[in-house]
Amino acid sequence: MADSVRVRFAPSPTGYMHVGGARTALFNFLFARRHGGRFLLRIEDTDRTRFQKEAMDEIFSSLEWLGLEWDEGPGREGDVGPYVQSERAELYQRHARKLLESGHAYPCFCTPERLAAMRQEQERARLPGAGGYDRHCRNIDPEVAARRMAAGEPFVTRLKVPDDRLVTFHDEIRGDIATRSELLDDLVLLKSDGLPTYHLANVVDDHFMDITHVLRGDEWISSTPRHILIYEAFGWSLPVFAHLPVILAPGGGKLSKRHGAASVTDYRNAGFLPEALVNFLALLGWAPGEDREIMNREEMIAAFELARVSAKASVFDEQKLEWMNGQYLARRDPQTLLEPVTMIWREKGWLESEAAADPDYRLAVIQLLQPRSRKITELAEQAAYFFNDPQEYEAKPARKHLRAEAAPRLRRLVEELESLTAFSATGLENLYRRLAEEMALSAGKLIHPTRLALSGVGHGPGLFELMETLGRAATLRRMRAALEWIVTGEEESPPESPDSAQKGDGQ
RNA sequence: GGCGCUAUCGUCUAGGGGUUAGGACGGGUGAUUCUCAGUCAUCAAACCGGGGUUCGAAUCCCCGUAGCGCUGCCA
Repeated sequence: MADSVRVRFAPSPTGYMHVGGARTALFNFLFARRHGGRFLLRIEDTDRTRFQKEAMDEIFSSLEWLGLEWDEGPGREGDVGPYVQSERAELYQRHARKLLESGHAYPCFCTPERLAAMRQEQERARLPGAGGYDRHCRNIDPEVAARRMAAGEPFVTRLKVPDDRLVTFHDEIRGDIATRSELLDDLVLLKSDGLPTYHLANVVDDHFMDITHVLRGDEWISSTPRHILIYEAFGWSLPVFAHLPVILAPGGGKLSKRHGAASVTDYRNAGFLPEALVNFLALLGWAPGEDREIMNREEMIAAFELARVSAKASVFDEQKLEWMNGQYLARRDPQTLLEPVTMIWREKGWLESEAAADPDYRLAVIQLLQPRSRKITELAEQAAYFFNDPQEYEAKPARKHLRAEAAPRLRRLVEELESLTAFSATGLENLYRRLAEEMALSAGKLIHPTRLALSGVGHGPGLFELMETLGRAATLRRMRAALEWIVTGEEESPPESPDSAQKGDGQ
C-alpha cells in the first residue's frame, strides 16, 4: 500500500481556528476517506514569536468537535513523527546543510536593516519585474563564507534560484500553472535562529511524511513554484497539488472577527451543531453535482471529488448556515440536546424551580421548541416562560387578546380547567373546542388569550402541548394572573416593543 | 508597481457549443393551522464588458475591468 493516499492539514498555531482552515481540513479529511487513505495533522510552529499555546489547543478541540479525526499527528503517533515542526528542527538543519553542500543554497549574512533599506529603495525606484532579495550574498567566495560562518556571524540559508527557467506544475483544480524563475527571488530556507521557514519545513515534511496530495488554501499558489525548486534541489518527486478557494466575508474581503464570527469556536458558541457546520462548509467550494444539500458524512465521503471543487472564492452566507442548522436541529435526538441546552439555562438561572430540576420536563420543553429553532442558543432563549411566570405581556398581541371581553372567557376556562380530568393535549383540545362551540365563539378567541396568559408572548408551540407540559398548577396560576391584569386595567402600561422577545444570539 | 488566481440569480452552486440556463438559502404570494416555526405549492431573480473562432457562444480563445492572493529571517 505504498502509494495509497496520504494528505495533511498543517495549521500554524498563531491565532484562532478560522472556518476557512476548518474547510481545508474537511476537504483533506473527505479526500482521504474517499480514497481509503490517511489524514495527518501537522503543527507548523516554526515561528516562535507568533506561537500561542491556546491556539494549538483550539486546533485540536475544533477538529475533534467537527469530528475530523486525524489518523496521525499529535497524540496519535505514526511512523513518520514527530508531527510538530519545532520538534523536527534538526531534520531541517541537516537538509539545509545538504543544499549548502550541493551548491543549491548559500549563506546570506545580510542584516535585517540592510534588507529593509533594500526594499525601501526598490519601492522608491519601482523597478518593473524586480523585487525581492538582490542576491547580495549569492556570490561571496565559499572560503570567505565558511570563515564568516565559523566565526559565528549570524546568517540565513537561501535557495539559489536558477535563472531563466520556466517552472510549471499541474493544479488539480486549476490546471497548469507556469512561472518564470527570474520572477522568484532567493528565498530563505533556514532562519538565523536555526528554524526553517515554512517553505523548507513544508517540503521536507511532505516528503518524509509521504504526502501524496497537497490540498491547501490558494494563497499558496504563488509559493508553489518555489517549493518545486526545493523538491528539485533535493531530487525528490512532487506530490499532487490542489489549491482550494478562499472563504470570503459577505461584503467581500477576509472573514474575520469583525464580522462577528470567524472561528470554529465562535460558531460553536453561537449555537451551531458540528454536523451542520461541516455540511455547510463542504458545500462552500464543492458540489456533489446532483441537487443535494443535506448530506451526512458518509454521503459526502462517497461523493467527494477534487475535480468538482470550484476554483472560485465563496462568500460565507450565515443565513444559509442557520437554515441548515435548523434542519439538523429539528431532526436531532432531543436527548442529545439536553446537556448543552441545560447548560445555557443554568447560566441564565432558570433552573431554580422544582419542575425545572426534572430532566423529563426539560426534555419536553426541548421537544416543543426544537422545530421552531435554528440554533441551540435560540432554542434555549425561547424557553423563558417554561421556567418563570410571565412578568409582562407582549404589547401588540396583548392589546388584541387580553381585552376586557377576554376576562369572562378566561374565568370560564379557569373553572373548567380546575375540574378537567384529563389534563393532556387531546383532553385540553376537546375541552376548548367544546367550550368554543358552546359559547358560539371561534376557538381562537379562547386559544389566543390563554397563550398570552401562559407565555406572555404571541407565538410559540401549539397551545395544548404547551398546557400539558406546563401542568395544571402553573396553567391556572398564570391564567388567574392574566385575569387580574386585565381587571386592574394595566393595559396602557407596557410600552415594550412588539417583538422584544426576538433577537436571539448567544453572548 | 510586478506576478498569479478567479468571474452564472443578492448568496452557495449545476450546466459546458444549440437548454424554457436547473437546484438551494434569502425575498414575495398562497395553502395547512390556535400563533410562531415547519411543511407544501407558486413567483421574481443570473451567464462582468468588448472583440474573435463558429451556421450557432454563457460554454472555446484574446483583451479589458473588477475582486482576491503573493511580492517577509509569517504561515
